[in-house]
Amino acid sequence: MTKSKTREQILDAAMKRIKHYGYGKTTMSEIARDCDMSAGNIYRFFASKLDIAEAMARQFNADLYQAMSEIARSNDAPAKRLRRVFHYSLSQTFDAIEREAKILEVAEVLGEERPLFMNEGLAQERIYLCTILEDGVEQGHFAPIADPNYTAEMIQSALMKYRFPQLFSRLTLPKLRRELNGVLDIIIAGLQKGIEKTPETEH
Amino acid sequence: MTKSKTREQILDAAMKRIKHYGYGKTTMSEIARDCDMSAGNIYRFFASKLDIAEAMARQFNADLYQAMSEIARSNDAPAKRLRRVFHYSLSQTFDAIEREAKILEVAEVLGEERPLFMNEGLAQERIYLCTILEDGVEQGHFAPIADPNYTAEMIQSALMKYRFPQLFSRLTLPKLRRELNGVLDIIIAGLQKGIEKTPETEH
DNA sequence: ACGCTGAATATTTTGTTGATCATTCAGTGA
DNA sequence: TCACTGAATGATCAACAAAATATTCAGCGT
Repeated sequence: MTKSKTREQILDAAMKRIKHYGYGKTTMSEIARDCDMSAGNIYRFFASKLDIAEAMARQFNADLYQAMSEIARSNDAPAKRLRRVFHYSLSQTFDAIEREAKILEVAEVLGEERPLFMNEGLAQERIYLCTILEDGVEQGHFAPIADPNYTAEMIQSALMKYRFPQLFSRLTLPKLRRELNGVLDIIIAGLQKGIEKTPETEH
Repeated sequence: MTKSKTREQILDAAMKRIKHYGYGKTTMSEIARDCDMSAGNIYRFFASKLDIAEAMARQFNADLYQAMSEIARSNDAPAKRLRRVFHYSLSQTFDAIEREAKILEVAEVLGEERPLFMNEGLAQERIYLCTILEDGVEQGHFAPIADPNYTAEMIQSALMKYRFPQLFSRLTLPKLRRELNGVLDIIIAGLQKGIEKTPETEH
C-alpha cells in the first residue's frame, strides 16, 4: 500500500472516531487498531494528533473552497454571489455540526491550539471574495474599490459571527440566515454606493 | 444605615475584590467581612453571587449608556455619531479589561449564566442607535429606513466582534480600531445608499 | 537500508478525598 | 416584629495519586 493511501486510511479512521466520540475521547491507539498498525506508526504519517484534526478540517474546507470557487465564477450578479458564498458556508457548517456535534470540539481545539490555521482559511476565502468584488466593480454593480483584499477582510470581520454559528450564539439556522441576510443587505448597499475611507477618529 | 446604602456598600466591596482577585476567587464571606456583616446577610440585598456580578456589569453599562446617549444627541453628523458610539464602547471596554483583567471573567460568567442580560444591554443600545438612524434619515444623510430597530440590530450583529474584544480575538486596540473603522465605512456607505431588502435566497 | 513494532517516557486526564464555598434558615437580640 | 447571625446543607473546588494517553525511539524483521 502506498504511503499516501495509508495516510488517507489513518485520516478516515480518525475522522470516523472523532466525529462519533470527539477529539478528546479518541486515542491514537484506537485509531491505530482500526488501521491494524501500531500507534507509533501513525507518527510516520502525522506529526501529532493535532495534525490529524487539522487534516480533518482541511478536508472539510477543501469542499467549501471548491463550492465557493464555483459560486465566485458563476454568472449570477456579484451581489447574489456574495450572498451565496456566505449562505453556503453558514449552512454547510451549521449542518455539519448539527449532524455530528463533536465537530464543534475540533473547531474549538484548532481555534485554541492552531490560531494560524484559521487565518489561512480566511485568506483563502478572501481570494474568492476578491474575484466577486472585482467582477462587481467591472460590471458596474459596485463602486470602485481601492483595495479589494482589504474590503474582503472587512466583510469577513462583519460576518465573523456566522462562521462557526454554534460557537458564538445559540440561534437557530433560520434566525442566523435572517441575520446574515440583514447584514449582507447593508454591506451590499455599501458596496453599491462606494466606500469613503474613514475620516479622523477622536477618543 | 439605609437599606440602599448597605447594598451599595456590599457592591463596592465586592467590586474591589472581584476586580483584583476575579469572580471565582472572591467569596461571599470575604465580601461580608469587608462590610462587617455575616455572609448570610448579603442575601437580604442580593439574591445570589451572580446577581452581584450582574449589578457590577449594570453599573459599568450605566456609564456607557450615559455616554452613548450624549453622543446620540450631539450635533455631529449622524455617520460620525455612529462611529463615536462604537469607538467609545470599544475603547472603554478594552481599557477596562486592560486595567483589570479580571473583568473579562465577569463578562464570561454573565455571558454563560445570564444570556438574557446581554440581550437587555443590546436592546438599550439600540435605542441610541435608532435615534441616530432616524436623525440621519431626517437630515437626509441616510436613505429612508423601513425599520430602524431592525437595522440597528443588523449593525450590532456586524459589530459583535468589537463588543468584548479580548473575548473574541487577541488583536491589539489599534488593530481593532482599524477593523471597526473599516466595517463602519461599509455600513455607513450602505446607510447612505439605502438598503434593498434581501431577494429570495436559495440553498 | 527501510518500514514497522512495542516498550519507555513524558504529558494529560481521571478519580478521589478533604476542603471550601454559596445558599438557606432556625434562632437570637433589640 | 425586625434585622441580623451563624450553624447546617449541598454544591463546587483543589490537590494529589493513579491511570491513560501522546509521543519517542531503540531495535527487529525484511
